Amino acid sequence: MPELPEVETVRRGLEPILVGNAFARVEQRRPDLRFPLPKHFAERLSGRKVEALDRRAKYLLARLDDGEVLVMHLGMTGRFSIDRANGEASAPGRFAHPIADAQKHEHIVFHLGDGTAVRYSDTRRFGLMDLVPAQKLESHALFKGLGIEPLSKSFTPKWLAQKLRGKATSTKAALVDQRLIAGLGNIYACEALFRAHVSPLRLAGSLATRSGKPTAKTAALVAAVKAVLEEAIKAGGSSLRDYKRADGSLGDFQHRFKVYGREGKKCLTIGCSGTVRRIVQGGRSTFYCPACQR
DNA sequence: AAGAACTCCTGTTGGC
DNA sequence: TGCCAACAGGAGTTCT
Repeated sequence: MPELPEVETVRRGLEPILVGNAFARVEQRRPDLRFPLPKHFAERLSGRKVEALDRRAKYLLARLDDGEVLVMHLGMTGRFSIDRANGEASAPGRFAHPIADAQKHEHIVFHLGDGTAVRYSDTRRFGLMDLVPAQKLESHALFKGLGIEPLSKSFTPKWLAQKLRGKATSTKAALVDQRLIAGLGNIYACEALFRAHVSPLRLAGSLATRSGKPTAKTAALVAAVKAVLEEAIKAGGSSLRDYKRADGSLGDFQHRFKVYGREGKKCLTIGCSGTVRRIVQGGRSTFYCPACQR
């Protein structure tokens, strides 16, 4: 579910709770998520203090005081909620979930020294957690092939054109390929393509000239990717298929989708009379306007 | 070797 | 109402 903006929002929500605090006790309610949890997971975490909470692509990285890194990925349905010592529950990063779901699919609970409980629930269990020594993080199977951070200075039209040169796949498939760009997912890829007026079906290689230089479309696409991610982070991410909470703790960006989920509706590009279409690429829905995205 | 299909898992939704 | 197929924000593994 969560793409880069949602993971970043969760990170910002958890950071003040976790950093500087220690795990007093960790409850592990099943042996695995998507993969088996590491050996002695709960024991290895207990007593460890969190020194920093970082994000790489869609991964959260809790740096521990023994040199290990608690690596966490939310998959499609992974969520954290915070139980304050006073009993008040809330979701960090404004991602809430129904209570019943939280109970049934709550797989791991981190009890902090100050009495706060950080609960991880994950209905479909596509998420993962692992413990990796900090110095081995880069070479870890999950990280060694990861692509560029799209919000970094290094993600430029020139960089993208070089990478896409000669690629026979679709531009949409290239955008969601984590080995190229790390953190973009289905929704924001659709939204970025729409903003840049680039067709998701366009041959990725056509975004570079024969000599590997960026085209105007490449530049527009890079700018659109950065803009949509930045705006979504500012809005606290997007909340889909979530129950509304009384405290209003949900992301807002879902209300600003221009194409995602708008099949059959009028294209929102000024001056365009097209209609948004849904097609399937790589087994996932792509929404776009055939009239103004070329 | 690149690219696409399949797979994991559970829940919701829409059509008949 | 029930049943069943399609779909859901991801990505590693297995095919061609």
